[in-house]
Amino acid sequence: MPELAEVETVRRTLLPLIQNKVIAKVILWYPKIVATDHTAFSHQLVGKSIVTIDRYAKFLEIRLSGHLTLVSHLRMEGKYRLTSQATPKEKHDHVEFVFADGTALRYNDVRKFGRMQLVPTGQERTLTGINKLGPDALTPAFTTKYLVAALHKKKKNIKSTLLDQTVVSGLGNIYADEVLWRAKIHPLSWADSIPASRLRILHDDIVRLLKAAIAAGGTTVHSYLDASGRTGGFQPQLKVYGHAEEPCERCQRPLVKIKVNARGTTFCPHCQKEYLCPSY
DNA sequence: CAAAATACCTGATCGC
DNA sequence: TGCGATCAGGTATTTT
Repeated sequence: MPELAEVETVRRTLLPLIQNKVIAKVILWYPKIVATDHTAFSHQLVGKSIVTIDRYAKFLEIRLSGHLTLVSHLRMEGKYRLTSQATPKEKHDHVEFVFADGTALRYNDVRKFGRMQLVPTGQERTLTGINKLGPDALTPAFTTKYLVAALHKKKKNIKSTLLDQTVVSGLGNIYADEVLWRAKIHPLSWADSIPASRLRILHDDIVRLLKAAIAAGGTTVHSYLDASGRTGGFQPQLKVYGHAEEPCERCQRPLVKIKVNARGTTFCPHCQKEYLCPSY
């Protein structure tokens, strides 16, 4: 599932494939992917060119001429790829942007969870979802001081808190488990009970982990592919996700998989410390 | 208001 | 072989 590192990899691989191309036509095979009025969406895009692509958290911001931005979230399995207009539609292709040169950008999404919409550039932060995001984990605003203050306000476990995009944005289920293992924090620890000294380590591990994952081109667990069709290269560096019941790399005791707020969570009960609520 | 639960989706997997 | 049930999970929405 695309998290910050995968979305960043998509951004980097997609940009050279579509930069400066001019949109001639938009086809919506499954219109629900577009969150706003479908007719206006298609009409506004015709004649616009791709200027660049930015990213905030897990959102792609495709900058277009005419001060427009296509905000796109891949959710679970969204993918972009460049084809020719004549290439037959594949089973889960839902949106097509046909370019003036005869190539086409296809949006494919098995589960149809992804969403995109068009907004005037500069108004992205007014959209539902983006408007309440906490700082992107790889921006300067995400400091240790911020993390300590933010977690102090949360009355829930650390695993759920790291997945809460209003606290810090960019982490998903894979990297949340990975970073808690690296920082030696039990996923059921109370967010407001973890000492600041440990949160400094957690903060540094989040930044290091995401940078390492980007350097490796992201992680492919189920079906993630970047815009050039490549799988990620970070899988060998995963320590817990997908390794339930295998020995922990640090202590050799078996990793355990549990459910935390309906999310699969794998961790080492021996070397990840559980910080409990002080009132107990 | 914060936190928890549910809905949205389809494919893979499992038990019978 | 086939079929129903279960699981996977990011976020919007609903409920508590």
